[in-house]
Amino acid sequence: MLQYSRDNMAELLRAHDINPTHQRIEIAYALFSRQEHLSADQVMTIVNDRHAETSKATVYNTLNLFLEKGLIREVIVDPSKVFYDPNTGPHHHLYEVDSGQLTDIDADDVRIEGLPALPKGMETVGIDLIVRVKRTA
Amino acid sequence: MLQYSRDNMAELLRAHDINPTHQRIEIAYALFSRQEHLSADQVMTIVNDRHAETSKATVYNTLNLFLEKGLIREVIVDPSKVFYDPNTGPHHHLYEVDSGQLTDIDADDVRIEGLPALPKGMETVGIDLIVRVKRTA
DNA sequence: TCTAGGATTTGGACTCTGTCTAACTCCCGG
DNA sequence: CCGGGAGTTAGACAGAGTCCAAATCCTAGA
Ligand SMILES: [Mn+2]
Ligand SMILES: [Mn+2]
Ligand SMILES: [Zn+2]
Ligand SMILES: [Zn+2]
Repeated sequence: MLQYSRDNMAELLRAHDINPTHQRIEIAYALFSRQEHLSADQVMTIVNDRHAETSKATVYNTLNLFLEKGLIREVIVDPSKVFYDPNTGPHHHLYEVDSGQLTDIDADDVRIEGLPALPKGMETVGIDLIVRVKRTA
Repeated sequence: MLQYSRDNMAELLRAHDINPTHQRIEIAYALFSRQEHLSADQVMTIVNDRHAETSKATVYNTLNLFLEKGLIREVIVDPSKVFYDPNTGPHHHLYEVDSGQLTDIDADDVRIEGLPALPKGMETVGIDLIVRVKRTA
């Protein structure tokens, strides 16, 4: 997908079994066209920037729907809010604690070894690696 | 430290430049005697179990003070609440997403390789590795 | 022992993220 | 041109965490 348009957002949604509505397309477009990690609040602001038309409830409903359907991923690094990530491929995160800036780290280059065997009857849902950094004093 | 008592909590606090008050000792004792990952709310419940004497404000003040002074660590795995960890040594976490159960993974056995160089002027604050698991379907 | 003053604690108001609900709107198939 | 299910909405609500000004505690002098 070379460029993100509202039209291919609709296709993307259908491909994930999501009925593409106006609001859902706008929210998907906000995330995918920027390829950034956004909080619900930021999504809300972006989507309602020109003309308010999407409610808080719909933003949350939609983000949770996207999560369920595997269209996006959530990143939990900040105790005060969740970030939503349009990149669902395996990757890790660099978190700048002061600014809140969140950057992807490609998983191809990173090797994690020596993890203990999982407890019986458990399966891995995901492995999150977060490198927390700050500006040097 | 073979066994945790309120007395050696006072020493521990002093060693971290924290004036040991009754409330601070109780809160430290809750965390260190159990060696568990506790939420602020759980700390509050434990500390006030027999006889209510510590306010919510003090629980949060104290946990944040302990964090600042490096006595404890926070673990961010659940979007709805922070866990406080008396183990400040390098280690990772196994998180059981359904129950909320949080377990330590010794860092000695785990190798993380191939992380990219940090951006200029940045230094690492910490590396968090979280293995999210769930009960097999 | 008494006391002033800084440190600590406190209740409760407040903020913020996120959820819930019941009513409303939209849209499509017949 | 309906009827009805899917989607959206405003606003109430819940829970974690912060803030504040007042009350309390504790200790270093006198
Ligand atoms: Mn629009
Ligand atoms: Mn007590
Ligand atoms: Zn990412
Ligand atoms: Zn731990």
